[in-house]
Amino acid sequence: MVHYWIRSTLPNMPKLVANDIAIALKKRISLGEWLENGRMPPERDLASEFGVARNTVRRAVSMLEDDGTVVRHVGRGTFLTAGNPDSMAATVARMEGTSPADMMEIRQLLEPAAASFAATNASAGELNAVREAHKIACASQDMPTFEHWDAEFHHRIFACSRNDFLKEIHNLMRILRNQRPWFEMKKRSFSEERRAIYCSEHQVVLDALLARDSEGASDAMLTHLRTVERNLLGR
Amino acid sequence: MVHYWIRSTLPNMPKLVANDIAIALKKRISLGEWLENGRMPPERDLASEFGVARNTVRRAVSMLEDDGTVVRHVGRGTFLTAGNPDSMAATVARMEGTSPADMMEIRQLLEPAAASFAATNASAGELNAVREAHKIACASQDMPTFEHWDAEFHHRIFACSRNDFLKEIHNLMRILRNQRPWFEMKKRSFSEERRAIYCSEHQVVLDALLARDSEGASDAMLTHLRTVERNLLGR
DNA sequence: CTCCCGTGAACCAATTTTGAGCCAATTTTC
DNA sequence: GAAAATTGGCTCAAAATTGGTTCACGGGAG
Repeated sequence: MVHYWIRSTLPNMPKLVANDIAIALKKRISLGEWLENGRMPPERDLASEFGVARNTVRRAVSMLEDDGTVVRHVGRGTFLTAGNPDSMAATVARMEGTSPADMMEIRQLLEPAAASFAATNASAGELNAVREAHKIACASQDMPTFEHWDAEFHHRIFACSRNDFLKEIHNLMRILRNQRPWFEMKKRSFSEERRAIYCSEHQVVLDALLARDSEGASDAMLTHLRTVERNLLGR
Repeated sequence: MVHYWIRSTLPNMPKLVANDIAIALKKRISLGEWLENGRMPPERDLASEFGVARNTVRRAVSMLEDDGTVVRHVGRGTFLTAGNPDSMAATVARMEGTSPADMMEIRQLLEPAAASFAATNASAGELNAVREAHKIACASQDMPTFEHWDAEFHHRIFACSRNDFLKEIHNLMRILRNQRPWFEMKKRSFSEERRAIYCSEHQVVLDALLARDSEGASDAMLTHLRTVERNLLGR
């Protein structure tokens, strides 16, 4: 009890759980710490530095190991894999720094194509799911709910594309867009008026999909994304 | 409803009830609070922060749970559903199962665009690097060396595109293509004759880049990728 | 009066954290 | 080369954290 009270009132020494430590470590790695020899401090040192038990640090480091950020050797230590720029982990880490402008460019490349695929490949049930997401997004009142169903609308179109890789790329983009800087940006650019515009543009996309008009779907999606880009980047 | 309105506007009684707390929490979530690790404070903390009983907070959080804003785990805590911090790794893991057909489809979407960007954006030095890779690939005798410089040729074109995200997506594709099943497939489809064809097709792409002909570069790249697809998938 | 809601408290169950100890692989020291 | 120190791998029980549940009480609304 007392312990807990201290925790929540002393901002300097917030107790970190394994997950938080993993995040902190990732951050420090991406900031270039321990890059000179690629070796992290021993677990026992990290434990005392973070003020937690070694077991807790072990769990945190295990998370880094799981996503390939790090490899461990008994008796030698824990080493960054990020030194190898071709590694999956390093690639993903670099992706987290994607600028909104770059991403919007790629979205304008991929999403019209996805919509086009969807128009020809989607099953009736899949299209229904798209329509459902559209309906909820239009009906939603607060910004987080709208955001969620807006994203879902786009995602379900990708799900219709019958290309799993494309679907996963979109997943990646969605995750990136849910992170800090993007979130701020979306929040700033949101307005009731814009929500209404997005809804009507989604409607055009949906109509084209239902009409199996692949070119129309592609065009409508591109139009929509240009609107989004204008709103987001203020161009 | 009248009930709550009166209570929350009487100056002497600024107490919040469950509904109001739910709204307040939603607002704070939408403002990006707790986004870094996706975890909300314990109910006991929120209770003392809002100055209400835990039961009341529980009811408020239950409302968030009902609209899917949040999920709860005994012993772990309450988590936002919006920010999926660890699903990045899962997404990449799923990508490892990408089929050659799916990937070729996406390559035909992205690479012509990259070539087009490169034709307009590349610096002379970058184009030189592309030419260098092309030269080494053409001169190489064994299949692994050719594979490497072939991949490097494509990668350097992406590097010219001035879109870091696009570059990283290609990196991802390259890593995937270097894994087991792909390697077998490439080995099977390789032949001296095909190597020569690839070289001449690369030459056309390179010429278009050097001529700053973005449409020509895009077309040449698409032609090349169709050849690759035919060879790889036997269509 | 009855019903609903908030309060405060206690207890339960799932999970995490702790702290300690020992082992095995590797490096460092002598 | 042998001994000592370092470091990750592993186990275990106790304590702490946290959501889940119930109960008794009180006040205001219908």
